[in-house]
Amino acid sequence: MAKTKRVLKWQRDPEGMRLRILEAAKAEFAAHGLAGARVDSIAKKAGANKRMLYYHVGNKEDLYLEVLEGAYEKIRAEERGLDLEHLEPPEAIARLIDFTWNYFIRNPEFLALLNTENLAKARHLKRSTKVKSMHSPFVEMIRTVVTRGVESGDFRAAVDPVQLYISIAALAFFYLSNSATLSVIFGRDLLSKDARDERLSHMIALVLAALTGKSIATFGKSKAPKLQVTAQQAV
Amino acid sequence: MAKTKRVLKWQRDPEGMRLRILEAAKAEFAAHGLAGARVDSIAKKAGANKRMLYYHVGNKEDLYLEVLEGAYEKIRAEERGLDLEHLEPPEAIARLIDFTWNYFIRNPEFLALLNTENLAKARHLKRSTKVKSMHSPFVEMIRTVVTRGVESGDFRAAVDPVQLYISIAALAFFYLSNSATLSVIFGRDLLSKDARDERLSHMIALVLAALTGKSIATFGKSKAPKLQVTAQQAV
DNA sequence: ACAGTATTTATCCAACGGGTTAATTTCCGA
DNA sequence: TCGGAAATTAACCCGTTGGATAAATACTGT
Repeated sequence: MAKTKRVLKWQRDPEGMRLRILEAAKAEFAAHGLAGARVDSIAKKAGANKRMLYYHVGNKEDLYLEVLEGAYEKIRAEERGLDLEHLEPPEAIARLIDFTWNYFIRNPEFLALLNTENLAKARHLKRSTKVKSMHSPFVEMIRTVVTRGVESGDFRAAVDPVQLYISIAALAFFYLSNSATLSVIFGRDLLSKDARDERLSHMIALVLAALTGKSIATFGKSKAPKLQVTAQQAV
Repeated sequence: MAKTKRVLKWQRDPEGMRLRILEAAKAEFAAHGLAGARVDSIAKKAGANKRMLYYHVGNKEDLYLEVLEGAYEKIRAEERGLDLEHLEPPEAIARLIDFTWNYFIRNPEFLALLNTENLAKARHLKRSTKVKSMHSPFVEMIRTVVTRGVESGDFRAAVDPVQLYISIAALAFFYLSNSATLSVIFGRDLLSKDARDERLSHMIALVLAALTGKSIATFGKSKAPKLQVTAQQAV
């Protein structure tokens, strides 16, 4: 019989299985939220049996929390890779905005997971010991950038780094997270390449104009500023 | 028998019932999302029988869509009440920010509903004929304000009103919608009165500084700007 | 009054979905 | 090589949930 009779004999792979489960769970939770996620669906996507989830991770909520923690760990890790210290303050801010924007674009599940967790009033995050200790080193990074900028005269005045951080995240997060409804309302595709470039420019222009006091027009209309942004171009 | 034996004989009240159902549904969907919402729970909250939901509105998704449409209608209605035309451009922008911020604070369910709909990739909104025709009057209002501001010299340069609108919404929306997780991360209550005042000030300062070119510090540190904000105080 | 319709209640049910139990298979060390 | 632990599968359990049916009760026009 030429029948490939299923895969005869499976192989053990606890670590791999665990990873596949978490990956599948991330996609499922991001796509459907906590309540909408289906344990069976996660199992199937992971090429596993439902029982495996419980064996390797725990129940649905444990699984969810682990996914959430992993998501935070990942962005924090990348954040640490950004060294804004040796950049001119305006450039540093532009780079921060650029990073945030592109990270959100590259990791749309992160946005969805955060929304899901906020719908749950951060109930799980509060229980998490891991995440609470991961205070973003960003706040301090930003504080020093702002301080340097004020001292060098690049920035007009000091801003609360937490407010600034939240504002930068907000400008990117809201646009991307709500792009579906906004696209319907405005009747245009906000995720097209052009629209995304325009948005990035706008965000950088807005923040830098506010900080430096230079005209919002100063930060031109150049497309895709990427990493080389200086205070003179951008938005 | 002194026993108040239930309300003997019920009264009909179709409109009232319908409203109570929609109100209860709004709360339920906002609190638990589409998948997490429970039809029975909505019925109980509305002081109704589950059958009534199907009788008066339709199935769960119909109910959800109606709630969503109602939410949009409500904010659009209030938006129309704001007349920015006769204000100085900087004041107009400040007022717009103030309104947006306070509307979101007064209507937290609106934020949750939008997030829920975006999780669903605006699947329902696309089907809605009502909402698609309800363009926000803000965009045109903002366009004229910006134009006036540029002409009067108050603003340094023109900005795309859609980008500006999205940015203003973003600054308020993200902060409030994600306050639960952000509060955990930063270890401080972002919804306290002081924190809220500070945030409003920061938002107005950020946007006006960018538009006017005046220092972000110009827009002081005054608390609770409320409606009287001028370009000289605020944040 | 009273017939017919609109509104509301009281049950029911089939599918779903999270979680569990128990059996089966692979692997590893003695 | 073989016994037991680790990993995986298959099957089942059972409360929940969206939705449906049918009967009861209030209201309306005539």
